[in-house]
Amino acid sequence: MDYAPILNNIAKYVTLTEEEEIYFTSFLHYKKVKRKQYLLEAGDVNTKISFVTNGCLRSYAVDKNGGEHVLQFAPPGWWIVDMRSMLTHEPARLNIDAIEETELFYILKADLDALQLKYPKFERFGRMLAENAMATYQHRQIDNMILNAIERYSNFCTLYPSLILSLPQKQVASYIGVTPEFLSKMLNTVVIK
Amino acid sequence: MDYAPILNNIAKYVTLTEEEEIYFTSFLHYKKVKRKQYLLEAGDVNTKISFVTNGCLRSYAVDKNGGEHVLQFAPPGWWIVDMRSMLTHEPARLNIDAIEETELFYILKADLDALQLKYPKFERFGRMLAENAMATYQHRQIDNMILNAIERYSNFCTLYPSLILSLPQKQVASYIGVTPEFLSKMLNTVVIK
DNA sequence: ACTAACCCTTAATCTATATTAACAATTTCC
DNA sequence: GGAAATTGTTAATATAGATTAAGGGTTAGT
Repeated sequence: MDYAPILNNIAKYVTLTEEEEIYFTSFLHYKKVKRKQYLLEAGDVNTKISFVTNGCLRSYAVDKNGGEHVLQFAPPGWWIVDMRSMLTHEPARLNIDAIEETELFYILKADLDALQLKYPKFERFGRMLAENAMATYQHRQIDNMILNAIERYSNFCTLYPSLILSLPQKQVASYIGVTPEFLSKMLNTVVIK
Repeated sequence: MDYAPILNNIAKYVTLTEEEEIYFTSFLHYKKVKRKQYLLEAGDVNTKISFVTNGCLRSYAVDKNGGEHVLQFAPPGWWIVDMRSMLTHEPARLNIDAIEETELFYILKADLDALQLKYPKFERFGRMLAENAMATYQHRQIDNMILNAIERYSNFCTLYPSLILSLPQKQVASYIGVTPEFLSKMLNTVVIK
């Protein structure tokens, strides 16, 4: 099994000893999910955190009319989780599924807890990962408060340059918070044809 | 100086030894800010994280027309920071000011770094604090994606029960993302008069 | 290679919320 | 205690983006 992608991700934050690497990888589960297959369904408890090595996942919530609203895409190198559900064991509000065939590693919350108690370096890693995620969500919220749809689209292109080409436009629309019809209109009006 | 409020907050997550408590409190700075006085101005680098013991702070961003949009209120027991600015030393996008006369403790990021290297228990505390904040922002984002203005107002009342009474309505409107005029209309239409 | 499912576009109509303006009520602070 | 600033209300008008509907194009799985 090739653990390099996930170990490289961790190496951005902390430097593991060989012992720590071995212990950590012993907790990793490898999984392959097919297009449209669920990794988490709203209502279930989120018991693991996943790291994508290939393909792409998405997390989304469903409104009372059944409309899907994408919270996050996870292309290779991204982590994905319903954090509140994992922390409190409440039912998840998020669904996580695969946009295309996807490979990932996951680690169970219970194993992660053990890992962090044994090696404080994983507390440090977890702190940094959560701090970065918090900073990202803070600024996403600011963007949503002060930017219009065109500006949010432009932000999206900067954040996920690889996805803009491969993703159906309706998924992008869902992420930036407009209907597919409105995004289509925007893209065919703003640019000089 | 009465450190009880901030020590009680930390005790929710980790149990400090007397040595750790003394070391930690030696890094704390006490500050009193008057109504409308800034703790952080957008454009400056956020170098500290603050914990409110009395009064109330708010963080907000300003749009291109000069409109203010509240990201967070911090009544007693809450932490407040522009996390990205603190992590990367980029200029802050958030302003933080006092809604009323407010007392707080702050700790400099540089001191916090030293503290966490010396005592892993503060890594653990920092991880849990950041994970909770991330969970909160994830669910705030979900709320904003799937709820309408009335439902967001109702959420606000649950989240900040003490503030609904003391805060000017226009601040509430700014937090939930509507104009003061619209909130006024909502409140005088929805309820049977 | 075929078929069903999915995706994109256009256009007409609709709606939640914004904007502007004017005035009354309340709060702050000198 | 009173002037100045801030806050809340109402109503008319405006707008960003939603909804609905329909046709044509593209993709995926058999």
